Amino acid sequence: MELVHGKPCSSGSATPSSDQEDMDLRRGPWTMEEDFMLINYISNHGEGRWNSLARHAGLKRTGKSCRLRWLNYLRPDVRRGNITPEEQLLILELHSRWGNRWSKIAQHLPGRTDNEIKNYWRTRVQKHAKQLQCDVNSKQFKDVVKYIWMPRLLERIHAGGSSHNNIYQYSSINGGGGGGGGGVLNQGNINLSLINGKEIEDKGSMVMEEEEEEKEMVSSSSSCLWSESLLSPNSSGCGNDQSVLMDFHEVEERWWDGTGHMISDNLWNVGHEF
DNA sequence: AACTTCTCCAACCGCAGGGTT
DNA sequence: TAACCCTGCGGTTGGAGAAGT
Repeated sequence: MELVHGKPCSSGSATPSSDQEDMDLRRGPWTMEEDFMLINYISNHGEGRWNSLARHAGLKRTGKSCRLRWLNYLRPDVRRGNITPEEQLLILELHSRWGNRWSKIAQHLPGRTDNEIKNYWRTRVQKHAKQLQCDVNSKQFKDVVKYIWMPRLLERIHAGGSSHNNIYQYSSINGGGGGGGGGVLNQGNINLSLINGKEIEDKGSMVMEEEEEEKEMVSSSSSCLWSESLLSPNSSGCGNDQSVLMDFHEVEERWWDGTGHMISDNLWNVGHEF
């Protein structure tokens, strides 16, 4: 594969020598040697100004490229593997608050990069929207996310779907139910908080669960889709920026019971603080 | 087996904003 | 204070592998 390119357009480029440097810059996939050089340099000197870092490390890459490679791939704390239900829930929730603020969302998912979250959104979430034949930014789709997808994720988490890893802890913050230790979703307001990052194992079963969930979501959402009576006119759900409480109580009463799709006996009020 | 289509994700691009000279 | 440089962000692209025909 040809990796060395000239810059396609170097508007207002300066000297012939810098043009020559531009011509020598590598683009495209990183090689193991380049990765090693970058890791080695950063482990010895730390991160710094990326352009000079790229030069001093002997990499024929832009500082931008080095930064991206380090942050998205080489950093030791980068988590790889499938997005867990907990992480999906957080992404959906945070996206409903902040929109495409990927880096801001990523700050709340330790080890996950903005790029990864952005890719997740584009591949998974937009796929759902496509299957439902609606725009990902439409109110209809947002309602499906809020009233179907997120409760389903909570249900899965509640059912023990998070046993693949222990990155989240659940605890009552409103005196409801308690349950003592972590890992229990119960009645009342539930605090969903990150406690650490841990490598994901058992990828196979996660994929199967995700596929099942996707099928389930699409079928259930299309079977009871767009019924205005199910959606509260003031169901904005998401509150202020400090603390978001999604009240699924009303939804459960008016939707799940009313359509024979009851998913739980619990009244789920879910919030998380950061 | 060969070809096409789809999906995923790493990497690129342009732009905005902040810092430095 | 204008010009330049660097960083970070969000949008987009293109290649590799998987899935379908």
